[in-house]
Amino acid sequence: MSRYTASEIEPKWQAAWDEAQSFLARRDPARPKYYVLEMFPYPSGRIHMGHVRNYTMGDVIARYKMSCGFSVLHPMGWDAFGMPAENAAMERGGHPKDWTYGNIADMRAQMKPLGLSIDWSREFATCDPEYYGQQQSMFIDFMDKGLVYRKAATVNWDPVDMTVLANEQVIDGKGWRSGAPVERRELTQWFFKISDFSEELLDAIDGLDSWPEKVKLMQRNWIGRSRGLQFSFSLIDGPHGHDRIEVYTTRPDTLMGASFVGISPDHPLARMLERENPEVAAFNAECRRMGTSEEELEKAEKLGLDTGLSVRHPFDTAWELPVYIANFILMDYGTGAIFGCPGHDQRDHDFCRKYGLPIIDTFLPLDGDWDVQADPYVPAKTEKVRFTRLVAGENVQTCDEAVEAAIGFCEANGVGQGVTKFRLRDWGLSRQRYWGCPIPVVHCEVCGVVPERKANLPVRLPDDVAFDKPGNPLDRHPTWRDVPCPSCGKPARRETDTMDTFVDSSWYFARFTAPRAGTPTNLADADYWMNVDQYIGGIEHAILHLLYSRFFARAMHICGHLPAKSIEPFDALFTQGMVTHEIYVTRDERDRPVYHLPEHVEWHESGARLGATGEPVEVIPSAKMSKSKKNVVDPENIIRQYGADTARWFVLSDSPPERDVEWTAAGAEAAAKHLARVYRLAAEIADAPGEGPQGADEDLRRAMHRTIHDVTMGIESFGFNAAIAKLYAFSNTLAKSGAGATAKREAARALAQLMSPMTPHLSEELWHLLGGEGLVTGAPWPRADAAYLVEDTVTLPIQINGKRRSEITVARDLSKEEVEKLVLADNAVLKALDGGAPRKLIVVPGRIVNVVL
RNA sequence: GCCCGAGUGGCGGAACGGUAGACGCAGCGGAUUCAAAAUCCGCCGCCUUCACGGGCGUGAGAGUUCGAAUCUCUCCUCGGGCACCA
Repeated sequence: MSRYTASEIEPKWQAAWDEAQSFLARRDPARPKYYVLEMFPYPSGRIHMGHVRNYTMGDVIARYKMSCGFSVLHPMGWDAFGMPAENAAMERGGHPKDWTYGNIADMRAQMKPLGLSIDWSREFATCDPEYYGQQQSMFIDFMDKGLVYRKAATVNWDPVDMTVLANEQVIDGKGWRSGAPVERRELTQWFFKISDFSEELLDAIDGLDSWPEKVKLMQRNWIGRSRGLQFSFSLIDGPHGHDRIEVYTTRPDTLMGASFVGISPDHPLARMLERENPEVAAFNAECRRMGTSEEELEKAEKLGLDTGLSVRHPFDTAWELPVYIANFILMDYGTGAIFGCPGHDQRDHDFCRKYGLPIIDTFLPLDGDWDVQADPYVPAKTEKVRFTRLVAGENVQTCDEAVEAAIGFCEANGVGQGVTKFRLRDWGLSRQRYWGCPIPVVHCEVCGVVPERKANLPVRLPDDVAFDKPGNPLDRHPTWRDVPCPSCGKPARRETDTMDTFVDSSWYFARFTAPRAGTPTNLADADYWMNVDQYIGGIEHAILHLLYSRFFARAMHICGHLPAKSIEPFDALFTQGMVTHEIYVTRDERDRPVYHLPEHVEWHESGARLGATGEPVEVIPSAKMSKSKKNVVDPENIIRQYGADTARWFVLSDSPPERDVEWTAAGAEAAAKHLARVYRLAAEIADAPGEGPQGADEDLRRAMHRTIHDVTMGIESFGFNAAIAKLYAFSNTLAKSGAGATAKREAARALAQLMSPMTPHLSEELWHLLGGEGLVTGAPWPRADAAYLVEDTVTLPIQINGKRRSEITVARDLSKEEVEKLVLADNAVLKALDGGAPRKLIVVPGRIVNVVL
């Protein structure tokens, strides 16, 4: 009997699939379609286990749906623009384009041996001019529809390198290369008007039935609809015509506890003051040394500067509040001004303690004492509280009610207005970088901002650029930059900003439906293939990528590039966990960590040691595989060692797909052993002659149909690990079965087929061995016969006071009364009752019995 | 700091509010072998008991329920996101 040799079997069947064009997506109106998509990779150069996991999951779905008779679209492409290519060019020389396309070729070569059911004829990279040219065309369409505009926005500015930095490139407030303290700077930038869609994007979340609740919740919170009060404080002796400070608050119920008014260092009033007051100028400059991220802002020590100005409280003109400039208020949020209520907010409490401002309560717990001087009292909004200082309304009991009452009161008295606001801000898409999609507009002194003519698209990135200096080489490229105005023909300047790479990934799924079309999409193809039936990717994209894509689908529909049904482009979403690995570290002479690849570590009884030197190795618990920690396993090596099916089987088997999976050598070894065992088992069955004993046939059939049912449900519900556990159990049953040869052969064939989405190569081999017709790929999925799924008897556990104490086996459809009789006659129950009667007897038919004493 | 998750044996994990620990790994015992590898069979949460059995157990604490790993609240730890990483 031959052995299972992945290195021979896998290429053989991959060639067979190619030959049969098994994965070519065909628009077939006669069949239902299924579009399965995994988030496309960034071409870093190496695939990692996270990719293997992601694409294997998609592949299981794609192959399963194929077998269910769907016309399946399962494409692959490359999210190819972005910073790393420019960084590589700066560090190692060369061109971002060469680096990127080289990486794509490498990664494609690493991916092919996995045997994924991908239609490679649709492959593209977002840095292909054919792709980004269509993106530019859509940008112009968006301009026509008023979905794009320009405004000033804040960026991280490296004053030494004279370049804009990404948040990632700001480390401890300093530029990652220059080490210079970063400054905030205002630039005029392009924006998508995603905020026009705030309400719609929020409300439409309710219809996303097959999205994880957690993702929907995160998106809802991100869009952040709030009801609040818009009003203004009047300035006392406001300088230079500044007579009021506009504020929006979601907590007007706490207005009677106001202690100060805070404004952003970039607030017009603050900017005016800094021109006259060196102290203000110094403070504002200090504030601007912080990065732009909300995280940094919120974590930084809260600082304020008393401007010396005061405002009047809107309800009591005698009540004056000081005006502070505060470093934690960003001009981009709301009005760039807040009022502080230290009695009911931790941040304001800290601030007032620090600057000696009064702390006033406006409500307290219903019962008991609370000293707001020591700690702010922050109840849940629906919690009933005892009001001490009410803006309005005697009958309010909760903060929610008080907010509405306060808004009503303010509107009635002309102090302010109730408004609904959204947290979602417009999407700034300008990037001051080379390796991105050029924004297709020209700046003309006469005509202003003019879109490029569509006939001139794509606006190609120039190839002759150098990365010896920091900054955007497009700015320094006169022959590319200087062009005639598309409108008047006079000398003008091309926009040198490129687009955020999130733009590229916001519509690639639509492009896959017609990847070579001369327009962004082809409506007939989009109409057939859209929507994505199942989208699979990392939870880290739960907000931005998915929200931007939802916006883009709407914008594309407005411009006629997608049908109305596709404004929600992803019908179902699954967010998978990461692949992790232990980290191995030794220390150098200065006690700095030195990381080691798992393949360089050996295990001895004394623990882990370096294979080369025998030096003991410290083992740090599993974390996301990353190059810097060297806790990576190269899929290429794993495939070479065990084969693709083993890698696929393992990444699916041990952990639920939404959770992180830890890669262990032992786990991979176990997967390989099991597949070899299944092969031996099937080969033995294939060789067995004639009919054997038939007494056990029915038991095996029963197990087979149960397994068909369980595995099918498992795949449908992304319970791959549970499905695989059932497959283990079934192969054990099959190995021990005393059934006849025909029944065993039937069972083995079902096993091969049920495994085929996970281990397609092995399954093809077994299918062939067991006399299956043609390829198992695409062969009709087995159906569970319901007659085999029902059991005649059930075993009911008997609980006494909620603890399992006994059990009875009864006919499945025995009446409740009969069950009760049998339970009361049970020895353990009789003993527990000790002659008395139970207080309560709960019978859950078919499940459990509970006797309450 | 804010938003969202996760936490179950030595390990990965299973479990429509209904027998906690399926399945796998590791470990232990046995078969086979001159021996080993490979393979096959059996045991395997913790404490207690010769045994039958009993007690305890799903990050901690409370609550709802006849019954909670599962629902609610508070807390702890870890992970994801926070708008220029992709």
